[in-house]
Amino acid sequence: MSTSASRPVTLADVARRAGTSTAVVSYVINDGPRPVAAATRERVLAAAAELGYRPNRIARALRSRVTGVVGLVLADALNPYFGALARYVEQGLAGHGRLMLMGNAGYCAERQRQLVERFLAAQVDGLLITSADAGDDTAAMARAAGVPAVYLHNGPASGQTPVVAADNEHAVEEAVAHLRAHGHHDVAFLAGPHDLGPVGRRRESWQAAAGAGGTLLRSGYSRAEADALIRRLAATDAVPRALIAATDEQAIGVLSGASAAGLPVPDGVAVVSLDGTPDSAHTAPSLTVTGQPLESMARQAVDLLFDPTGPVTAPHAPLIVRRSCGCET
Amino acid sequence: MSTSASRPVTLADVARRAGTSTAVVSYVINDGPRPVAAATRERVLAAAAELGYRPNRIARALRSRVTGVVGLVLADALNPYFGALARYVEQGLAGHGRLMLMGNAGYCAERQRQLVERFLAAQVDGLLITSADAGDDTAAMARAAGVPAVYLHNGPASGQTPVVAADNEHAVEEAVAHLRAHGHHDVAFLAGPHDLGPVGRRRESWQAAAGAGGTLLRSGYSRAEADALIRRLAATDAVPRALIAATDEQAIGVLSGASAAGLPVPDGVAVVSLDGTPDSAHTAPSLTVTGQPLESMARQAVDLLFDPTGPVTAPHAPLIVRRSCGCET
DNA sequence: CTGAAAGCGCTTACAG
DNA sequence: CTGAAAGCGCTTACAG
Repeated sequence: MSTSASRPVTLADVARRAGTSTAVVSYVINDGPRPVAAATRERVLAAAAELGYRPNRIARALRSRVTGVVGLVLADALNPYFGALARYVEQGLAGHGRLMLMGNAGYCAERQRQLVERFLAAQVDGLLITSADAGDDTAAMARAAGVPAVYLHNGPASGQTPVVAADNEHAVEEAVAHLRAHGHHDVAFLAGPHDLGPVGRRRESWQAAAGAGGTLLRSGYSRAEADALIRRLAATDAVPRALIAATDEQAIGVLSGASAAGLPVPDGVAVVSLDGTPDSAHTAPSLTVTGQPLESMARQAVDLLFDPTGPVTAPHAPLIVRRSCGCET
Repeated sequence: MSTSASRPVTLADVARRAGTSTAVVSYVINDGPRPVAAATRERVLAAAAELGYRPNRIARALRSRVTGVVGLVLADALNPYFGALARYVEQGLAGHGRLMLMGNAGYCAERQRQLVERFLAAQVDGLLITSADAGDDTAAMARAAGVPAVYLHNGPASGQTPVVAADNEHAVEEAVAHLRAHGHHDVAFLAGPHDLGPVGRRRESWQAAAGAGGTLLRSGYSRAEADALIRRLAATDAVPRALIAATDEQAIGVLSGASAAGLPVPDGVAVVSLDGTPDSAHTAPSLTVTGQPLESMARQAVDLLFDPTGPVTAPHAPLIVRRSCGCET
């Protein structure tokens, strides 16, 4: 039975009702750090329940300097890749009893700095940064404030902040080899507009694996832009026979562009995508992908935040064979 | 130039350096509530900049009882519909200078209660609840604590908490009429496993608009489950000629199931979906949808949180004609 | 095992 | 216009 909502119940109210001190109530609520006699504990617990006491985490945070909150700076939750990552991060944090503050930076470095600044002002215990292309080392602000930070999906390789990302190099090699096994000597690559971030590194791996024979294509990261590119190429019969898309969004744009142009997938153009978001399985035709191990990545990043001495190993992105490559399944 | 990271810079440090009191520094930093002489203001600003002062929002929150943080309880960010909603909510909150605490409840009422409990302990200034099917009135806990709450996308219609959702009734009528204009007298409906939440209300509207002629189908909300249903129906030639899917996820599953079964869309089966997530445009073939006005919904919910006297009007979900219905575009 | 009290970093009446 | 001081709700040495 809780009291009227006029004034929130405080620890002092509980102490008064239980006929003890606030120290003892705190020890009972937090199960430490000092022992409490069983009888006293019972009285405190009963009083807390009767009053409907809910600990004020803000007060606790001010005193103990631990908020129990971690900030996630995300590129854009509109993109299911990042949406999924956010979900797994939240799940990982919940496993450690932490709450997640989340903000979208778009693809804007200034907005990213501003978010980090606000999260630090909110006294987050840690910071996870999942940026897209943003160049500069935003995590440095966290380090300066003594707040642990980890980059997820992408980050400056040179810095002192760990970067958790999938083993994309190996994934690209597997994708090229798989399309070659389908008889395609020349394997094209659909990259982003620039060579920044993970997509740039994927492009480099493709260059090494595909050699001189492959065509490099570029489009924006949206489905619409990849769609438009394929339609444009189809008009002059210039769509390559085999293509690796750097991201699922682009791959899905390729599928819709090819469909609109009357070009069948995989017979007219075989497609493999490098993201492998959970639902890429249900495109038409279903996409062959190298599945980004988002859950492992999120878990590793979260663990690293709480134990910076832990190992940083790029999780494997396995080839998931479906229909867009030419396999019958 | 900031000091060494050993101890964070406090307002008292700034006051000491500027040769004034903490009260004055507070007035300068917050631009009120009392006036400060221009010369003093300059000294304070200079001192703050030199020391790299960052206000501790936890301390401010404890004293002023305003955290500047709003909690978003989401069903599941893995679903792009909710991911997009979360992005627009965050954007709306940022416009009001608020930070967003986000948690996923899955489709579990117990996890939803737990999240609300934790957000209230974190002293959020408001709560936005975007649940899926969860029956009970979780927002009641917020009301009891004197914290404003708004349901988004779905919520108990009977309660005292406002529910912001699109005008789904009208959207369904438009979808039925559009398929009829394509010559389909009988329009089937693919609902969820139960008649809970918005999908249930959409089903009722369909019932009213389609009359006795339409077939009611059911599947889980995942792409995979809708995909499997269509394959199963196709095996006995039982796929309806025209179908409205309650959600994009299910519609995409229908497309992939039909593709796998060799059933062409729209000629074998015409499809209209009722979600209209931003990227439903790039399926193959592109989906005709009634576009959920996610951005308006998010904005209205956020505005309602800060001004509970504001109007609650269901935003219109316009029919967006693409190819899956049979239109040539 | 328990209590009285200081202090986390702010905001804000209260005096001047 | 400015300063000295109380107090937000906790946690945690310090005594007993």
